[in-house]
Amino acid sequence: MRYLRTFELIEAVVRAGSIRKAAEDTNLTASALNRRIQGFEQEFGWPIFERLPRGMRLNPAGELLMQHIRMQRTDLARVQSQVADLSGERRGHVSIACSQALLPYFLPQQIAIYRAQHPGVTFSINVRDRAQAERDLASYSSDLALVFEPVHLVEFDVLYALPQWVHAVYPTDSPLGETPTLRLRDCLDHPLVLPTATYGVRNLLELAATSIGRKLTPTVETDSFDLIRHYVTQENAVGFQIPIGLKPEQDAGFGHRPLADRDVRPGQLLLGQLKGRALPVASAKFGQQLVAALEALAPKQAPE
Amino acid sequence: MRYLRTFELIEAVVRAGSIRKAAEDTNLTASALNRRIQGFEQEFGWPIFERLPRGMRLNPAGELLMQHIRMQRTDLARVQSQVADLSGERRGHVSIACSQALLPYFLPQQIAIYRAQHPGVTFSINVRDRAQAERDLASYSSDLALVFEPVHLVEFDVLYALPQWVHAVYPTDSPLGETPTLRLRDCLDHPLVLPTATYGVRNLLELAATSIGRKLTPTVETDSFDLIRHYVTQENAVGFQIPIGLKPEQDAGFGHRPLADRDVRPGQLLLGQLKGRALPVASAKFGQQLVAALEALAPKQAPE
DNA sequence: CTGAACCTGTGCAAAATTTGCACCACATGG
DNA sequence: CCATGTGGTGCAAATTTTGCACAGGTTCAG
Repeated sequence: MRYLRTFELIEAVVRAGSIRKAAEDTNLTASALNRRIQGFEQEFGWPIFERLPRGMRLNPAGELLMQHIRMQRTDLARVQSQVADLSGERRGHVSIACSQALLPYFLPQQIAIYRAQHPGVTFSINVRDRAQAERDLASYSSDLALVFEPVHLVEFDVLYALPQWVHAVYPTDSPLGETPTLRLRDCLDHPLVLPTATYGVRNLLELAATSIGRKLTPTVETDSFDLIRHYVTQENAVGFQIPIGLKPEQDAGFGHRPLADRDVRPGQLLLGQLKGRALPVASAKFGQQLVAALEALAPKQAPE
Repeated sequence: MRYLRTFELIEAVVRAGSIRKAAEDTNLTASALNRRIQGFEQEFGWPIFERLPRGMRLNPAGELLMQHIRMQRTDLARVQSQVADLSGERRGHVSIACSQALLPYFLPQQIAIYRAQHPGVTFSINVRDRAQAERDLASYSSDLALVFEPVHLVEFDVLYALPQWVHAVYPTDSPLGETPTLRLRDCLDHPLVLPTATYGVRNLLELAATSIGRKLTPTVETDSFDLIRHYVTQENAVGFQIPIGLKPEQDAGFGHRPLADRDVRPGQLLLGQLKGRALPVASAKFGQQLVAALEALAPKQAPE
């Protein structure tokens, strides 16, 4: 939109850190860009940048303004989305910040289902840890967040909460697959493949371990759930993961079962959005679909 | 702000109902204005006006856009207000939609107190009935609402609720001033001076009357609380009003006392804002002051 | 210390955009 | 049927934005 040009330019300067670099990015001269910034500051009433010898940086007033700009832009997108919906055509864009566990099966399937009905809708999926997903919502860079055990929960509007019991992943020939219920202490006898500390699964496991007086000494520590799944077949190891990232049937080479409820408390997979924000039509509808899908998943995943 | 010009023009067309009239208001040529509207619609992607033989009217898409425009503008005002506050100077504007009862004593006093500390802040006070006050908030034309017994309460964020017992207003020599407690049935023997049906006081009285099997037959019906107060001294009549609009001491010529609790239930004077909206600094601070003032009023006004 | 490499900021003329004027096509109402 | 209202358009003038050249400053390496 033409009338938002000034805002685009301001954002470009913020990103680039200097007028000259921003000028290149925006196909303008530094002088022209400079004067637009100055012009805006005069209209606005206060400077929004600090002029440093090395470039420009937002001052507190600028930070406030940036928040307004981001909000304003996404709200315009919402209006356009609703107008498009008004005239019958469902198009738009849905941006999701989510945990890794949603990538292999859940989200691809849900997106495919949605796009079958509304081919005009596009998606962007960003893998974010729990804290960063919330920042994404707050800065309006994502419409929806689907994360495991988020931390802050301020400014976060929970649309649905699905309990998730931590599953152990082990090779098919492991003795772990044979006990009637799977206890944490049995797992600790094997080499451990654990996610790093930023992940909710690790957090739940640490809590559980200390409560039975043990410590977790990982053989492999990684931020890739894929690696966890595949490593256990190499060595006779145990990995941990939430079931939404695993096929219900046992995969070739490895199996998985929930840990006993009394050992590790279940965590929550939360679907949410920024509190108080009106989502674009496409995002809102997709959110509703996700709620329905998670609801359908809920009863089946109670532990044995 | 220069970059908001297009929005101003759109609003002018909405108000004027035609491009030519709007062109006069905005000191532009009809042709120039016409092309700006057309240009915007093209950028926006959809027409926002219906072209009628008699002029222009917003279509549904335009209505959605107008809401965005109003929200956007007031949010920018909020940012500017916060920036001003950042640099130490408290200025800005507070707009209040309120019931009549707040006009004689409460609001003037509160505004004077606030302005003594912050002379840079200006006020606009609009008298609105209960339903209209809420619409004012929703359309961002008022920051705060202070109303008696509002009706809908959707989209309304209650900042403070002060119970208000309906008072009867009568001439100083009336026998009503002498009974130990003031009963509704005694009042009904006198000529009644009642507010019209849009007011909360009337509503409470109607409820109370029907519950004791009586009907209210007003001698004078008015939308002016001032008239109610002054008429009772002319004829030996009874008026009704909430205490926040009355001096604690008896005025010359008339007195007032609360009606018995069991006859007329107390109503609520609600201070509120639009749900989910971040107010400009001045409005937020003044709102806090009002909450404190209402809080201080609360215990003293319990009925005898 | 010195010069190169950055940075923001400014005067001035060229380029791009917006505006005003004159007009068209059309509907309405006496 | 004409006077008056409406939105829309071609084209030239007015205004705004931009690019160029350059000033004035800091930082950093040699």
